[in-house]
Amino acid sequence: MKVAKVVVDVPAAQTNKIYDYTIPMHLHDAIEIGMRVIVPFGNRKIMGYVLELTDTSAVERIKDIDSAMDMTPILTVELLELGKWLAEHTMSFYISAFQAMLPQALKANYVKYLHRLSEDQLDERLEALFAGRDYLDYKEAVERDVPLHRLKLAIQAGDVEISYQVNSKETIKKIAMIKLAADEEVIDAYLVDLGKRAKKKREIINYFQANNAPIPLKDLLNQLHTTRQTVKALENDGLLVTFKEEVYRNPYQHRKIIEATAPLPLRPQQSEALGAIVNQLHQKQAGVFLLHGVTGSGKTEVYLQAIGHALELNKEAIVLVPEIALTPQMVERFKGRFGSEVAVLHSALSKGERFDEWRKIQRKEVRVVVGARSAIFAPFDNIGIIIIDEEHESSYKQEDHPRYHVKDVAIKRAENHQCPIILGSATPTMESYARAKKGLYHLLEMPDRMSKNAMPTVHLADMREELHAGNRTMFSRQLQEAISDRLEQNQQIVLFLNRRGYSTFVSCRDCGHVVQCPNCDISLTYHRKHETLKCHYCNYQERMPQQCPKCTSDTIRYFGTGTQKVEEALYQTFPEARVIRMDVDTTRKKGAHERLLAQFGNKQADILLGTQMIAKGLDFPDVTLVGVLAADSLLNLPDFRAAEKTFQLLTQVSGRAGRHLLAGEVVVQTYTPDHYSIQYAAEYNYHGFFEQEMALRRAFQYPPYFYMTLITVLHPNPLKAEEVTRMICKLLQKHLSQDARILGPSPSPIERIKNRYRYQCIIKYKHEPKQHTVLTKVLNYYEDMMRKDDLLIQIDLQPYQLM
DNA sequence: AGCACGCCGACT
DNA sequence: GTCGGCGTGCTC
Repeated sequence: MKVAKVVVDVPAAQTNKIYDYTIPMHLHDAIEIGMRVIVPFGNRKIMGYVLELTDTSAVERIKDIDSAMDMTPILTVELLELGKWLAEHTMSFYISAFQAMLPQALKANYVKYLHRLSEDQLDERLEALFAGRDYLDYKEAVERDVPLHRLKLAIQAGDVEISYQVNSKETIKKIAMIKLAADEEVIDAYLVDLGKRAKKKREIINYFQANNAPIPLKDLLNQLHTTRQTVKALENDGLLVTFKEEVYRNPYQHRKIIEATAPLPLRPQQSEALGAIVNQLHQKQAGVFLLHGVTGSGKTEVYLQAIGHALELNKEAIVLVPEIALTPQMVERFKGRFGSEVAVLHSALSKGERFDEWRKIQRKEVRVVVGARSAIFAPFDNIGIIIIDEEHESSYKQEDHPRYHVKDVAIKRAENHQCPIILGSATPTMESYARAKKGLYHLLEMPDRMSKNAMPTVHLADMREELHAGNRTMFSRQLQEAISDRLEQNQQIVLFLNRRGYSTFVSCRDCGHVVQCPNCDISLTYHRKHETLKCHYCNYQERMPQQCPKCTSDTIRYFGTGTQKVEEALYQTFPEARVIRMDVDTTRKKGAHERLLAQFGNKQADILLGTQMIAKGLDFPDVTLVGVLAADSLLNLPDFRAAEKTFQLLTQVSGRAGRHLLAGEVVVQTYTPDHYSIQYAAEYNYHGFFEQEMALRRAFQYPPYFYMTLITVLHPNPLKAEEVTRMICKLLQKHLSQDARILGPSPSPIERIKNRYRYQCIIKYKHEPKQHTVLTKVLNYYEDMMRKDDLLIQIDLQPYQLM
């Protein structure tokens, strides 16, 4: 007996286990570990992953596997183990972990059909439904409100059957190719017989005589300015034959050819860093390097050369880049160095493109992958190096199931492959730098910029003073002067506005009423395009009111705002300036991001105004002024990392100015110029900031001195949510050690989302080996209530945001 | 998650 | 009787 151990595609606590299925004879050779299979489950059919093959099972009423969905395994043994570890580590379901490791295109798609089995007269409603067809989509029956009991009777009578179909969403793109189908003699004979007027046919044959190789049909038609008809005629005469060929979708095909680059000469601090990494690489040992290099110190070149060494050893490399920094500029650097050895995985690709890039990795056609978070799961089997660029970025933490931090996964994979990891940043997290100082990570420092220019001077503009001086605009006098100056000199400017805490809410100027979402405790944001108000959390929307819903005053306006309003203000103050705005609205369309940056690069604009997305990796030689419009917008968030995030952002943004020949200047507008994060950022003093922030973290018992766990309890009834949270706190108090600090129950920063009230409990601890077991028990205890009573308990081990 | 099964109240 | 709504338990 051949048995497969299968994890089924049902993300629920009750089904989060391994199921046994027998493998029928005809599938013995077809099914391997790591493949997707279709299995019967209850009375339906679903997808599952094969984890193991054995020859015995303790299960009595075991069923047969229905079929295989793959020809070759899509998960390696290492990745299967990693998935199990990930699920256990993050307290998620196995299936969620495996799904997170694969491209969307490989997810199963379920269709339910009604199949008519007999010609006997059915119930009239059913007869009307089938309308002469044998098969139809079950959805249609539901939509047409066919009485379900009648359907049931028909099924019991054997007249109708419900059938289930499992499809994979992946599609392999194929194009039509054409090639010669006859030999020389036949062709010559054909040409002799060909009429004088058949000019095009002759041309086509001549083409193939000159290049006897298959060519995409489309290209042939373009090149010879002919039509499908002519080709078809030759095909009918047996001269040519068309066939389908598999191709990769190429998201970069319309772009200029990327120039190949050779390794650049390194400066001493770069060689030293590289030397340490390469040494480790040769020793074939796992180990974490923290590469602390100021912006413009040449970290990327170190990455590139380290990868070069890994490839020489015949190994593979994974490079992780925050989604937002995965710009064409960045991708180009890797493609320039490693050419067709590179696959790129990021969310701007379509599902099909992502799948194709993934397939290149799976088929061993590339050895380098550059991508966002999920690229850590690249199906390589001989990894030589893993690089995490901008390691402090919060996008490396996945905020829904499985809630993992990519660093933890990277460290696990590095152990599996015995290879080094490089964490690179100008502003490492407190956690990483503290570990490096303790000697747990190898610390590599690159304190100098490559260009001769010093870091740009930072001026702090105190917005309180501006207000006192009667300046009520968004631009301080200092910034206004600087902008005018650059416009005159024909140099470029980057203006940065942090969107968070600065959104476009609508309020009444008379009574101050702010329009809120009816389902969530959050203000609605204004969308000019459709004149609507929208909720970011639950997608609720309503029309922009003409009058205040509270006091009926008609002075209701959208307020604050992000980039749109700044753009208007810019045009008022500097009518001659050409502005490019980059935010979610202007970059929604595919390729828009790239196009806008190219325009700015070609000096088609003077000012680039944008949100987070322009803070990273931009490198334009003529940018000599960077303005930060609201430096403290992050500081006021309820988050113990607020100071750290502010420091990181300011440092990052400042790094965009004066990168080449021209010197740069930064103007930071703030209401709290004395705050240490802003002060240290203005001085580029990472170490000073680190010391002060660490002292605070220690005093308030935050990471890295303490670990944290965030438990969020959601329920439609606020009393119930609070009660359950209180109970959980009590349980934790009882079962964890004396040293664990348990905070709560307290309402979450956003108290209600999608009509569910949210309460939280935070555990701060140094060492709690029992925590995992206790939390599992808590989840088990509430399992019933979660199923039956709309209760939700979310557990985030080491949360990045306390929301 | 779906799906069946069973109990219950409402309706023609 | 007949129909549909919900609570409950199960899926190799």
